[in-house]
Amino acid sequence: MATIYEVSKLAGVSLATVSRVMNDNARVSDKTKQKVLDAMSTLGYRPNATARSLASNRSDSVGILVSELHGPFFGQMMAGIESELRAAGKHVIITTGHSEEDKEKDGIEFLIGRNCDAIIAHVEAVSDEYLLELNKGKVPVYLMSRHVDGMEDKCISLDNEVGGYLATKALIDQGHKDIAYIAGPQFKADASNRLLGHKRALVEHNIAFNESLFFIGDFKETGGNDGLRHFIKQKIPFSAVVCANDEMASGAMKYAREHGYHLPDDLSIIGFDNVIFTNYLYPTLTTVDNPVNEMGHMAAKLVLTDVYKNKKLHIERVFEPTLIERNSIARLN
Amino acid sequence: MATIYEVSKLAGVSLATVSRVMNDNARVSDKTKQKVLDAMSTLGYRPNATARSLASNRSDSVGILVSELHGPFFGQMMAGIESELRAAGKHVIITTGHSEEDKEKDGIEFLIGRNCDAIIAHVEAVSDEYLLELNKGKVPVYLMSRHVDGMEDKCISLDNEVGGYLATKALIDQGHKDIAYIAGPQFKADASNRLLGHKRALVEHNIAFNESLFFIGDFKETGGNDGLRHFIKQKIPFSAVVCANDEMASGAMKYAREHGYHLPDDLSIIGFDNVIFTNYLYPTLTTVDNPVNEMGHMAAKLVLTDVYKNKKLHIERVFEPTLIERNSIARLN
DNA sequence: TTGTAGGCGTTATCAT
DNA sequence: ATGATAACGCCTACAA
Repeated sequence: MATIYEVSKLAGVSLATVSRVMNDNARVSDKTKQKVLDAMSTLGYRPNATARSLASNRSDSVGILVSELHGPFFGQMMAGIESELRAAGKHVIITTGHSEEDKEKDGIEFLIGRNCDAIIAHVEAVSDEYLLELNKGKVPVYLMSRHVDGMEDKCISLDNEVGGYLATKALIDQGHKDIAYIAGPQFKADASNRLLGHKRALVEHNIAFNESLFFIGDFKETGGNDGLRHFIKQKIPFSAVVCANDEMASGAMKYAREHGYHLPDDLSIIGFDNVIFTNYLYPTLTTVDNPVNEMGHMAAKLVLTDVYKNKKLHIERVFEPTLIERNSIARLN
Repeated sequence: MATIYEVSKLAGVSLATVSRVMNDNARVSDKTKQKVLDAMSTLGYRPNATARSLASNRSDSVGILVSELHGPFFGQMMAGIESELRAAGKHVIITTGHSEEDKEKDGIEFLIGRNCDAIIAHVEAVSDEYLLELNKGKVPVYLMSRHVDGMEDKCISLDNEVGGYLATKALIDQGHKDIAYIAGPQFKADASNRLLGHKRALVEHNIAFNESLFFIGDFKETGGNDGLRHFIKQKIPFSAVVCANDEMASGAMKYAREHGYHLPDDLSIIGFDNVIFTNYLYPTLTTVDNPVNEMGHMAAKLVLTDVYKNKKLHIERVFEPTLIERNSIARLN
């Protein structure tokens, strides 16, 4: 690997001059500039990002921390962030937290150690205090899908409460009253806020919350299975179930069909997130849109303006979920 | 951020000694070691990965290049690689190539510049020659889902030809003879090999390949739509269609159902990849398993033994696809 | 076992 | 406009 030193020798200039042309931040005469560029290309010179980063304390790359690398949710999120950043010439370094406190911290420290100019994190296990402390450090940390008081200017979030409300309301509007609810892990703010919205919709329509028709799942397909099995065992009638995310909804649909339910006539189901496969399900799943991809773009725009001082882009920090009506809800009369 | 220098001062030892305890590669007396560790923790010292990497020319992290960050295929692949590597204390730096030659090269150079100890790449647009040239460089490059002559020891691949054969054979075994085929972009080796397998199955069973029942799609849902629309327009009877991947299969299923076909009775469909959502489809999709997750694990094991000299792990370089029978194929008689 | 000192490839501050 | 020359934070012979 050719170094800046060899380039300077070949071009007959100093190290400093070579550095100047690669960064074109200082005036260099066209003639010497050309000499340097020529030398670079004949040597096939590639700047060493590590050395650069060490010397300049920048890296032109932002760290991303997600819970998992697979799954439609994080896929869309990462893709949104990456495409926005890449268009601006920045790179992305991705790592995972697996929703475990230790691993999330480890991941963040890895990214800091990697000299990222900023970090965009989707963390679920770590405490608000930790994040506030982190926020005092020198590398700015932005939060996806999470709102933390005291760093609201660094949070991009979805109004999950409204989302939960919309989901349940969609069912109520179709005449449903006996509504089961499969929640997500309650330590996750997303999950607990969605539940809050659900309860508000119930209250507003004078429907009592029934503990027997409440189940906490794991945000995965199995959670939907387990939840529905549980409800059926209760032998209490219910005509609809809202699932706190689409994975669980699909699990519930599958379980229902395997147990003789005709969908949506025998059972209405609504999901949350509007993940890609909701379109593939049969019947197609009515759900609440969670614009993760857009939110990813927005997070990227935020670091672009805050950290990289790009000319002001339009920033929007909290997103409103919307109802996506498809075919998994039946009208009750 | 505390540096190694401050730690050495506080502990009353030299820089070298501090370095030794962090790497524990040289003998240090227990007493001084403890002093250093204490100093580290009271200072909250975190080694600077960039400086480390520059000095040692290692980084304890491997670069991953995938075409896209979203989508079940790459999600599984990244997850497989990451979990295996992480268990071994290595980190992962992910970037994308978007199936475009320039971006793939850019991504690889980024990873090299980042001083990755190795690179695991899923590249589609770049030429074999480029890869062979790259392979002479100092950072080892491993290829996912691609076989390149001359660097077979660095390739983890699936026998796509066999997979294509299995898919078509599954249909033939159920009595189908008029079989349409929706292929993937033929510049992708995966796609062209699957087609080869399809043709072999046809030949073996004395079925002529019919150009009118052949369509090249984009490996996305739209490809399935477009393909099926095309076939129907031909007004040639066909009882089954094999799709070169699951996304296209789902598109085809959807289009078929929207146009009055009852699945699988009116039309049998088989996919490829056994991506997660095939389970969610209705009817559930019969497909060919592409063990990307396992292959990711294997690629990671490969770099673990080759690059990090872990004790020999069992390595398997080419994977055999298997048929996953579900409910999207009807028996014809 | 421990310390000294040069080096990794760039950037950036002074001079000139 | 260009050139010396310290940093940047750590590793690693080589010495002691």
